[in-house]
Amino acid sequence: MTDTPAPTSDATPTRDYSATLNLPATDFPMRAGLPEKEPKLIARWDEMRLYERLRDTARGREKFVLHDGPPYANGHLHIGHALNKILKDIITRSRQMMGYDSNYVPGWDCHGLPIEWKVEEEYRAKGKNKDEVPINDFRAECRQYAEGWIKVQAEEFRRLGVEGDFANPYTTMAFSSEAVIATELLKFAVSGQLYRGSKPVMWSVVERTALAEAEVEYQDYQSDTIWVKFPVTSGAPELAGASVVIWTTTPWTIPGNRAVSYSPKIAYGLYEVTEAPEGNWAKVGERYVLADALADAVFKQAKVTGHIKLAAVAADALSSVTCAHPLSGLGGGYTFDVPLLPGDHVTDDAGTGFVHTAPGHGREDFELWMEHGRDLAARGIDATIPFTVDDGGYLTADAPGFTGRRVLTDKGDKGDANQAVIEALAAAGAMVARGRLKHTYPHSWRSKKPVIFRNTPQWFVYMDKPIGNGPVGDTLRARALKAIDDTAFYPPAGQTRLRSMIENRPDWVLSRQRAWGVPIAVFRNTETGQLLPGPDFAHNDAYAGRLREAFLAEGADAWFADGAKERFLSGFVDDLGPWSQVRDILDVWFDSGSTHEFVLKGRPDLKWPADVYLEGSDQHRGWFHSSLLESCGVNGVAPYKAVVTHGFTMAEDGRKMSKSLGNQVQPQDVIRQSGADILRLWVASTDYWEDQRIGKKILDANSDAYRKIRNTVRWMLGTLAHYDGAAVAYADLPELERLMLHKLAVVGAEVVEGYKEYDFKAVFSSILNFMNIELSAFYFDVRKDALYCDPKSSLKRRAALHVVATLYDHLVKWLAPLTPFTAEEAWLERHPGEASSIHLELFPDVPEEWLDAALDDKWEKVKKVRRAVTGALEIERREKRIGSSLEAAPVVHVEDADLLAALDGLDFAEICITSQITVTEAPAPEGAFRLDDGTPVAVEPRLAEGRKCARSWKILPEVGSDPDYPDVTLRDAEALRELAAGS
RNA sequence: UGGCCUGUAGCUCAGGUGGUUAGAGCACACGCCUGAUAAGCGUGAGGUCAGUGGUUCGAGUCCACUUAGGCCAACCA
Repeated sequence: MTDTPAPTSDATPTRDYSATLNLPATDFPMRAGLPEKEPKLIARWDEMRLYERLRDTARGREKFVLHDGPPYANGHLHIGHALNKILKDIITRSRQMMGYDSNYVPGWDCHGLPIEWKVEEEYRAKGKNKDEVPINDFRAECRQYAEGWIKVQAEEFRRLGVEGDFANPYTTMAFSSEAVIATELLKFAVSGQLYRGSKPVMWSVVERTALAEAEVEYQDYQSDTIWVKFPVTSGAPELAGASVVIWTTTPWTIPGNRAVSYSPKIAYGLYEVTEAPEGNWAKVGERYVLADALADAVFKQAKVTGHIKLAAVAADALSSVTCAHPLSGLGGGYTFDVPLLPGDHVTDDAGTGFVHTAPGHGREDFELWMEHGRDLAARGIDATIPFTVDDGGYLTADAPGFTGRRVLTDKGDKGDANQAVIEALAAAGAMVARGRLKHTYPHSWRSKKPVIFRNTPQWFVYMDKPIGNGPVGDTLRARALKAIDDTAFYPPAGQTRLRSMIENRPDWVLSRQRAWGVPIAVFRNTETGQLLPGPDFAHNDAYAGRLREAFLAEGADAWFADGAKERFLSGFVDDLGPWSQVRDILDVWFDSGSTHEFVLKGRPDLKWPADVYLEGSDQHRGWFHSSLLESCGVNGVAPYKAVVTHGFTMAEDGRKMSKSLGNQVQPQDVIRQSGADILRLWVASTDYWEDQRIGKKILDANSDAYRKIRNTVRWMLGTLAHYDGAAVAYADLPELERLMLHKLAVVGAEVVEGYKEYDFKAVFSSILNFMNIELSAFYFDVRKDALYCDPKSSLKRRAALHVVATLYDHLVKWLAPLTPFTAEEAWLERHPGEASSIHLELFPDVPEEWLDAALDDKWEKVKKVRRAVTGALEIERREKRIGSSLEAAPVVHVEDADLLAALDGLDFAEICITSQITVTEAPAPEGAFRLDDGTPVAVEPRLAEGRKCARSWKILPEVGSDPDYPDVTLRDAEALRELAAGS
């Protein structure tokens, strides 16, 4: 170590040689200004008809089809849409660049309730009533509404950089789509998979319409409550003569009672009334089965003054019990057996511990009843659910003894049904007690009047009925499960999730009592129940053809136009009289579940099945599910080969975004402030298979990453301003250049693998790390000297330029699917031209010869020694002995033969960016710098000797020895000579 | 309440079949450079791998439970 002052201190005044250097020069700005630049690039792509060019370029290539799951045409994009569409765009762009013809056709889901609501809302604002508007006028307004939002959303998707056939998207409401959807449904009818069943739905008597859960609001309401005896008729002998007691707030549902539910988790007891007032409903000597926790309350309500518990009743004993209906004495209408069924929904918080179960009047009741369908059949019990209440809230003939009584009036007030039922129960001696209860009860959003649960006819598809004449066990469920096994899932858990849903799901309910949708275009014979079309109908094809023609010309409105019955049925049946036209529409899930038919099969530029579907994980229940069932029902297999799912986007703290918390991130805001490429980088950086987070901090971090990428690209562009495009043969490249090509090849493999496996964060981190660690912090830093200062003729310089051009070309192409705007901007810097676009390029080949693991190993050793040198220089810097590393000329004692060999033949000073360096195997002096990780290298941090070169800033003894250029190194003098000769 | 999933440094992510002091990039702190300059380079400090209990010679990695969170279970898409 020397203490002599730095020899630069007395150097001659430095001449400014910067004009003689090959410094980076580019118009590619450091600051992107993406919010302004991106729309211009979109306009450019429009102008050059990039989409058409992409298709032309790829014509004849193998197709790779990502089928777009249609968003609902309602409202502006939110962050979830942005994530979804950007992921899809990354996939189609990367596949296109891998050499496929990867066409993307965006689509929209148009039918359904939310749009009906909006249109209805507009009606209400104008004081119009939906029911007074002709249905096809109403449908036309819904169509118009959807069209408006499709335009808005298409622009918003394009602003994200999404490339696709936005001029010809698909919609579920296109006439051609409606024709396919309707005829697809007919296929289910023809193969016998469609049947008419029933299900309870929320029903508003006032509006005479079914309501969705979201159309219902809960308000306080005073209900009549009753406690009713169900006499035990068989089962546990110890309960002979006793009654099971139920409690209900809807006495009018008693005629619909078919079972009593109990819970195996509740303690029950057998009780006897020992003391009661004269004329009381509950009489001395009567025995009741009740939940222990509720017995006292029940007896109190029943005005019983004395009771005893005779025995505990085990839940096991209840399972085989059958009761009589409390009205079994009434005109013979209720003589069926009422079974006890175990139900998890039963609690002992309120009531009696037994729940009156009317499968036509409650969701849980219905589900419990359907669940036990087979057991009931085995017990000889008819599982048919009665239609006890009609549209107007009147009890029907299915409620013998009460026909014509009314649950609710047209104004939503209580009718006479409850009173009639209570009187009948009292007359039958079945009442234990009655009361009133104020509780929350569902009301219609529109009329603010109470609603009821009412059994209604619905259309179902069998999950477990053998299909057609196929093999035994060929059911929709079996087909779907097989199809799931044959599908690849990213992430794999999606397979489990979808499988368990298909395994457990009930029959598919297709019908909705709504206006805006595709009809279930079938007829039903009201006398025989026969369906048309159907397995036994001779004119299935002709009927489907007639329907298709009509829908293609007029859309599904044709079904709702006057005279539809004659139009579609005449000539196919002898007597039109008994045939009733089904007016229900299809669940919109059937619409979107059919997109593969009218998009993938319907367009020659696509193919069926799709290579991949990509949606949020909620679509296991939605689009993945309905598409699978629809296709399995019709085609027998899934419409997709692979399913990719993404999680949901959370706020920065990992919790759900919500308006009230004010933690929402809107894609429009991100685009306005930072640009779509920043949002896209966020998508690329995240583990989207799981839920992701987004927020200011995270977006800032992505902006930083973007800047790093941009600056690295910018430096390459600036450097390449001095490149004449001449290639240097691989064999002539210096080791450092070959090392970079090796590293690039490794990154390339990771990038392509990442794109193939839909693992974009791997692509992102691979590129970013390479740029940071290998390029910016190492290769570029080392090579600046040669690139800036070497003579034009220098092989090292020419080789470096060639390799920088190669790095640039590969990296920018690999980035193109992630950041299409910036990649295009960078591309055009070097490849200008009206027809030029990076998106028309393919991912570049990576020559086999670039891979050189031995070289990589060797340079790992070089870098190890380099770390020791930079470590030593850091100490010098701290001690203020040097500033720039060029002020140093360390002596490096390498105490390991392998490490020493690795340095052989290399200009190690250049690699360490020092002016001079001495590598020696001589023993190191005491106090030499060592890394504390045990690297067998010691460094003496000496100062460089000589004068500072005014051009390259290196400090070398040779400076001053050239007579023409006395203030520079010999290398720089040579460069200046060449320059002078050239100019 | 049930089905599926997740919790590794401030942030985003790596951590095949369990095996040395748990890694990277960014951010942060400090320093250098001033010919990538609203840039570039270096060094450093950050983690009881959500918690508890088990299996094991040994667990971030396997099991159970707990806890926090997400999706689904709607005539919602």
